[in-house]
Amino acid sequence: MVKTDFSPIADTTRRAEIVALLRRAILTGQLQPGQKLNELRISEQMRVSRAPLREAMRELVQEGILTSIPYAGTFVIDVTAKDIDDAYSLNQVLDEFAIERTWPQRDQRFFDELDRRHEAVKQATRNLDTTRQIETALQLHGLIYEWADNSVLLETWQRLTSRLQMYFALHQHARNEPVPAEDVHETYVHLMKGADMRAAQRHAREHINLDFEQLLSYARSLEQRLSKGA
Amino acid sequence: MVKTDFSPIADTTRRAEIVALLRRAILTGQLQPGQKLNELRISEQMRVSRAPLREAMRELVQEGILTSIPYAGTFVIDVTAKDIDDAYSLNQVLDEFAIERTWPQRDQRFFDELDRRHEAVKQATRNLDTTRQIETALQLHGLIYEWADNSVLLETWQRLTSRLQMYFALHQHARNEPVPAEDVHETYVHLMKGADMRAAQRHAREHINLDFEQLLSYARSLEQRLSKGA
DNA sequence: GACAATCAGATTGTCGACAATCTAACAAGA
DNA sequence: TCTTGTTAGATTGTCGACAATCTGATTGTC
Repeated sequence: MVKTDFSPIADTTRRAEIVALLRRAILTGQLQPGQKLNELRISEQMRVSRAPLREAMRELVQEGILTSIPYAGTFVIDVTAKDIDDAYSLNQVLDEFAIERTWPQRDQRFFDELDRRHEAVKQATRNLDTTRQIETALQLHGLIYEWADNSVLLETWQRLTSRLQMYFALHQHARNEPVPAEDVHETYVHLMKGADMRAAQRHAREHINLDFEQLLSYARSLEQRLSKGA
Repeated sequence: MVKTDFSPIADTTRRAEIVALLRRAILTGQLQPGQKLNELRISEQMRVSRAPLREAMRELVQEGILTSIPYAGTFVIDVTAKDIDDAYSLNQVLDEFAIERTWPQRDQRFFDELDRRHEAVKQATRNLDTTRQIETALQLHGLIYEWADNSVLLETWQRLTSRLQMYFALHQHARNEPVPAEDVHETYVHLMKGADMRAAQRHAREHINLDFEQLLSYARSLEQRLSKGA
């Protein structure tokens, strides 16, 4: 009996491609929070009819990065400081859980993949490609979720990730400067290879903490400016 | 200045109604796991064109209770024992977190709502309406998520709930008999009103445990039977 | 009989056009 | 001036028809 592992073939529907395009545009900040998506304009730009575009948008609405108001339009979600705080605190809990589940399953393949993703982050950092840096950092972090062998947890994390990526992109765009060149993930990778699970959990919590604190203060300052303007 | 709180008006699109209809059909077990949804047939039954139906289905795919294979069809998700186990373990973690967040926010309104929902469960139980009993039990349980004041957490819970409801419905249908008349939620409500948070967390974990264990064993027996038949 | 090629039917994916609804500008009246 | 009614334009929601794809039965060949 032949026993090969084939991955599912690529989705060949326009809808799937549109979803990917739109998601990327949103997560990289090309489409800004609050912005309205004009169906006719976008469908013409993509050379696609509105049907698959609309279906794609429904998916992204459920994915939580778009929001739709009947007969008014579909918009990129707004990012409030509270949203960030909510996502952050939930992320802490999920991280702890993911590490706990992943811990006994770690093997050589896990360590290799950990290194591979870590390398990707370092490369993006060297290239000063902030968008890619965010992407790779989240992928590195996501490894524990893929390894935890819990589909519902993974799904939940991926939903969270979408938003996190959006938040971080927003932040980077605003700062408009390369991110810390020093590698903050070194310790994390080291700990994930080690023997002390509690230490890894603690570090994950504190390490992420830093990033979030920056985000939060930025979001708060944005909101203050907005409320003054209104 | 007049200061009244109006809730958002109801969605008036066919799409939204279709989503509600389909979701209900799936969660109550009218549409069984694995079953294919024929677009033409359903659209004719609902007297609706395929466009809004398809959009509705895309939403439910993202909601996690449908799954779509391009050019093949859209199906109600299959329920495996592993899925149940995954959902269960994640639910434990989320419960603990939700109780922790809700705890300091409890007030009279919270207690009243707790009683109200508890009463709804008891009534459904008296009426031997198993479908409604599942619904109300989940609503009672969901109160801590609504009060935790964390939109991302609430959203996550609601996604989980959909599946849980599906699983429970499946179970009930199979047993085809009224559920335990004795009220298992009495202790839970009592603890949530009390002063010992840890005790409440512990109970939530153990209480849910029971329900899930039943579900799990049922799902496992189902799968065994299936694998024998195949 | 086993196997591959072909074809018809059914189903999903996509399109272009029309209907329903909203928004904003303007006009009319108090 | 402020409010209310009207209307035109733009945008979203829905429809029916066509194109692309899959499935399973049929045929033909070895």
